[in-house]
Amino acid sequence: MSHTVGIRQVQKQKTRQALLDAALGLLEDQSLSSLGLREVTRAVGVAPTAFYRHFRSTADLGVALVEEALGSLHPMIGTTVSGSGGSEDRIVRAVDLIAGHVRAQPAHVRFIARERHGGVQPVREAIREQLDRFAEEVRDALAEQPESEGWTREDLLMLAGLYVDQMLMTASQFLETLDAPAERREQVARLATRRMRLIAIGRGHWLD
Amino acid sequence: MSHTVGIRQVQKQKTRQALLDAALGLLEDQSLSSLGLREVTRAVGVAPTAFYRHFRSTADLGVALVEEALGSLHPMIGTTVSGSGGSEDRIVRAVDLIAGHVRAQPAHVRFIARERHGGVQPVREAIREQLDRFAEEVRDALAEQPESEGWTREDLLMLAGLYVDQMLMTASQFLETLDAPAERREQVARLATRRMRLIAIGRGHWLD
DNA sequence: CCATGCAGTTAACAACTGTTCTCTGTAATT
DNA sequence: AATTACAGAGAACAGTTGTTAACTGCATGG
Repeated sequence: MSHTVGIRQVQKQKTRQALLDAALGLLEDQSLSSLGLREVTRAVGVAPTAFYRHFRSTADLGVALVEEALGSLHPMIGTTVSGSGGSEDRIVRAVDLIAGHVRAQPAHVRFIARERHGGVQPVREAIREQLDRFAEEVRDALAEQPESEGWTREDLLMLAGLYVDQMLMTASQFLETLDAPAERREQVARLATRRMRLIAIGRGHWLD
Repeated sequence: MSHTVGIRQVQKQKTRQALLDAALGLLEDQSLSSLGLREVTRAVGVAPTAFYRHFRSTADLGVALVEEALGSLHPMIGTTVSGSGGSEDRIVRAVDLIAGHVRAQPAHVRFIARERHGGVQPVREAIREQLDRFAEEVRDALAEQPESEGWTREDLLMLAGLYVDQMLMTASQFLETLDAPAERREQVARLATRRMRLIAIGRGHWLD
């Protein structure tokens, strides 16, 4: 059934990935709307016209980057929210997870934070779609917790959205501490933890 | 003491403001890092070189835009947070205030949301400075409320930061409903109100 | 009233952009 | 073995960019 992955297709995917990687690198100190396709091909060492074999435009490439940055993150959501331990444990674990991901994929995180409200509409929409999916997944995970008894589905989605936004905020703050002393990073972690804790407390008394 | 505002200086300020206005308009569907100075001068109807009489670069213009967009907003902070009425009243009033401001100054709001994590470092820093000032002002206003008794100054700043981020989120969401049916806008308002309410509840039980 | 300062203009520069068309080599198909 | 498909190269295009220099006209201060 599966197509034989010929040498040809492999090489094409390799070039495509090189374009994505180069673009991600160039986007560390500029926005997508100022990224030129020649700039990208030059960084890869390939003719400008080769770009068109893979993407219609840089906006198109941006949408592909959204998929790469967020697509593989969905499995982590459920396991984090539904993890064992009390509320406090889960919060600490979530913050650690975010810190780890920012360390592992800083360019991805920067790209998402930057382009979420950026100047390229299709990319903004792709990000919004993914984040909406995240929120729904968080809601479903929350719904299975005993603390969610009596909650409406709508209120749970509200809470989930709050968590998702909070996670992105935290990730963005970690990003700014990447080449700062470790104590600064610890400070961000503590602050994020307390924010999450306050939200969790609000959740606990929502139905009062 | 005050310098006589000669015809000359008035005209200069007028051109400068025209450049700022034109840039703000152009930034509705692109990011600052892709804004060209010729683009701006063309929109104003002035020679490209005239730009240099007012700004060193488009990044410099961006910093000026931050001042214009956020500088005049500080007085509103205190009066909103310290306003009369109960917690619920203040929340509704805050959301209404945000909705009104987004309607009145959509381009300013879009610019701030976009460039907060944008590709131009000096502009990011200018926005962070202003938002940090906002957070401090909110903290000071919160500190004078009876609900804040027993809170550490640090925790109050944490809460203030949460509120500020929440306001920006809300503003950005209102922005997306600008040319949508009124019911969509009402929905965003309700959602934002409930988010704020949950945070307020968390605040109320923080010291438990 | 005259000399200076300076906002804005004009012209030119090298460098860059996205896009088109034509071509080449080679993997894949028949 | 012959043919086709197609990733990438090369060259050329009209148009754009930021920046420099020398200029012009006029409000300003002496």
